[in-house]
Amino acid sequence: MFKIALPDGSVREVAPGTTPGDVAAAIGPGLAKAAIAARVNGELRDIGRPFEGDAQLALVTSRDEADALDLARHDYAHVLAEAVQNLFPGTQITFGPATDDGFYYDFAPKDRPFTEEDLPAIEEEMRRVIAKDAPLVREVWTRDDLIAYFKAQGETFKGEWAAELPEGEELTVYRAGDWLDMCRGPHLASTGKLDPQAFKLTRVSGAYWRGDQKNAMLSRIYGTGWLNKKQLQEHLTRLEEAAKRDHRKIGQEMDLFHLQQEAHGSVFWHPKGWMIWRQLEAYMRRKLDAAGYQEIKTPQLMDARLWEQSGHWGKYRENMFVVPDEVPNTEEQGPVISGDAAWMALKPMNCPAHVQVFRQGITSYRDLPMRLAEFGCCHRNEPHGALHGIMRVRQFTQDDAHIFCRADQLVEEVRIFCDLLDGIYKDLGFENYAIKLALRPEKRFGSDEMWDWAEQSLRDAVAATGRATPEFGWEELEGEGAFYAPKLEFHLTDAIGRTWQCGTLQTDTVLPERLDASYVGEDGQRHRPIMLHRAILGTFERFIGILIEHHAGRFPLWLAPVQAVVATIVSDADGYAEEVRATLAAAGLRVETDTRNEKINYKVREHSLAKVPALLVVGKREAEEGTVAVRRLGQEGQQVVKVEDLIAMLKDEATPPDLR
RNA sequence: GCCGGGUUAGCUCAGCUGGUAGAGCAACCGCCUUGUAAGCGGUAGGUCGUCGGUUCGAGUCCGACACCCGGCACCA
Repeated sequence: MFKIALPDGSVREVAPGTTPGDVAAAIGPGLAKAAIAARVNGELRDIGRPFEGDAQLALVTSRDEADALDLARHDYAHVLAEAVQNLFPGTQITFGPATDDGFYYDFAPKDRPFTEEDLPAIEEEMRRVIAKDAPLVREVWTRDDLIAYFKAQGETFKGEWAAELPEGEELTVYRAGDWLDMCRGPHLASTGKLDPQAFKLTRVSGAYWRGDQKNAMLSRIYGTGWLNKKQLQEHLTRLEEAAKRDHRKIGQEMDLFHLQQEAHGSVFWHPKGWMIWRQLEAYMRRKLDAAGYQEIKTPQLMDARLWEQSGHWGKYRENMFVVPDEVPNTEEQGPVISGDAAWMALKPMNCPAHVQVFRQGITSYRDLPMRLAEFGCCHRNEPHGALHGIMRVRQFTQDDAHIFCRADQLVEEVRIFCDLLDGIYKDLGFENYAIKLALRPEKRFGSDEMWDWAEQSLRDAVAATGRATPEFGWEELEGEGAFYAPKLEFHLTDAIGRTWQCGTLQTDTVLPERLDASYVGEDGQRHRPIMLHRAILGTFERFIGILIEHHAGRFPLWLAPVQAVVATIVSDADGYAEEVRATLAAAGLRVETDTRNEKINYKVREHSLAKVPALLVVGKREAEEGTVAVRRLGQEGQQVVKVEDLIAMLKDEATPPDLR
């Protein structure tokens, strides 16, 4: 007999062969019906998998939402795979996990990849599979049997995978009627436990076998899956809301910027978008000045020899724009470049240039830490498929800085940086962010000892700020560091819960060495400084994109490109509208007038859609009384106030947070 | 870069199986002088992404290329 301990503290004795489902049934019919899986000694398991000894048992019901969703999504993935093989015989199955909002399955198609047009038919077939309500039965197979089975089925991908699993490992398959897949499980008791109305196939895409570019391209089908129809619909609504925030859509609607074919991957900023940039840059400049940074500006184009020395030529050249350092002959067919041309490159990073500034003259230990900042414009030749609106571009401007310091100053510099970043994120409306440590990548410079030291120093420095905690999402990411240094990553959370990596801080001893940066120490000897690469926004392009999506275009007043529009009701008020505009402009507000021959309804609608924070309506009455009728974006009513009171009302909000 | 889908007026989109383009909004002109989310009428606007091919004839079919979108890989 096994002793099964329940969460209420009671213990039941059961015979070998008993399952969690049997225990649920013994407790009561209600629980038996509700239980969909079990946690046995903490491990999520099938409801029908017999106990193997004494155990702690907690039955899982749909009220345990995280577990229930995970199980359902994993089941949907299996149902998807079965449906696809029913409809498209010869399609090979590979791998299909649950995701944050659903599931996907990667297939090796027989003759053509799937397209979105295939999805409705596959959804229908999935509903048929669910309706069959086949029990999902767990079976333990030997590795050799599995390999033989997949070989017989023509499933070469699954076969390859099984063959690579350690010999002797206990492998499980899940069988649903005639169909089976190698899978760790666990699963729901049968396909019929899924709600046929709670999933939707959303898109198709390519995906490399095992995530490696060198491998075959598989055809992936994505779906979203939930416990019931209501949840599905809520999710679809959330997706629609997120789509409305898309910075590309809002950027066009608000006339902030555009992109075009002839400069793909580079942004054309319009007056309104550039105003946001200017406000953000001015704010950052004040923060950096106050934090002891010195701003510099360094060249865009530098000789290849410098990039060779820095190591970028070797490790980063595929991402660099390279130009010949000569005036090419221009023939009809185009420029001709001589064979022995020297090469220059547009900078993909600012660090080598900053080292050049550091190297000028002799630097004393008394000058450290030296914090050199630049709103540095960089170019990177990104893979074309990676470009995305203004979030991922080929020309961008970083809020970059390099701190040259001694090893004993490192912890303090990290602390100062974390505090600076913390304040800036909060000023910009981001209350929550996570910190991660990206560890050494395979492609790197420097000795293992150097990496050991650099990684540990960042670990210790963050711990010293008290932020290496679960509240800050602290974790270490293997292999994700830069080629010259490990990096701290700061991921902020936006208004709809998405996270974005923006800030970074890297501890680098490689570049000072390669570019021969040194300072004179107290001992009169030359020493290598440590170089901290750091950014807070990351890039202006991407950060403004994030701001647009975070605020859904409704910028806080201090960032809004147009802070108020004075809209007239009758043309008799045109002169007064201009007076109001001039008064507000003199008070430092960004205001436009709208004296077009249109009804006030029309103007209200148009400026509301344009997300103007304050609409100031003036008619005959206001002109006579020296007032405006203020309508704030997102609010229904309006408030009639004197112009000077309006200035007082808006002044604080219109002031950047660091100047309030 | 890879897989799939796109590219038609300033914007959003229609155009079936080939017979040389259409709507709404915006723009412009006029009427209306207007009170808080679209007042009414009229006018103009496109070598249908680029190049090539098939055809008597291509927005429509085929090919190449460019860019965009969704993913993959890469990444700030």
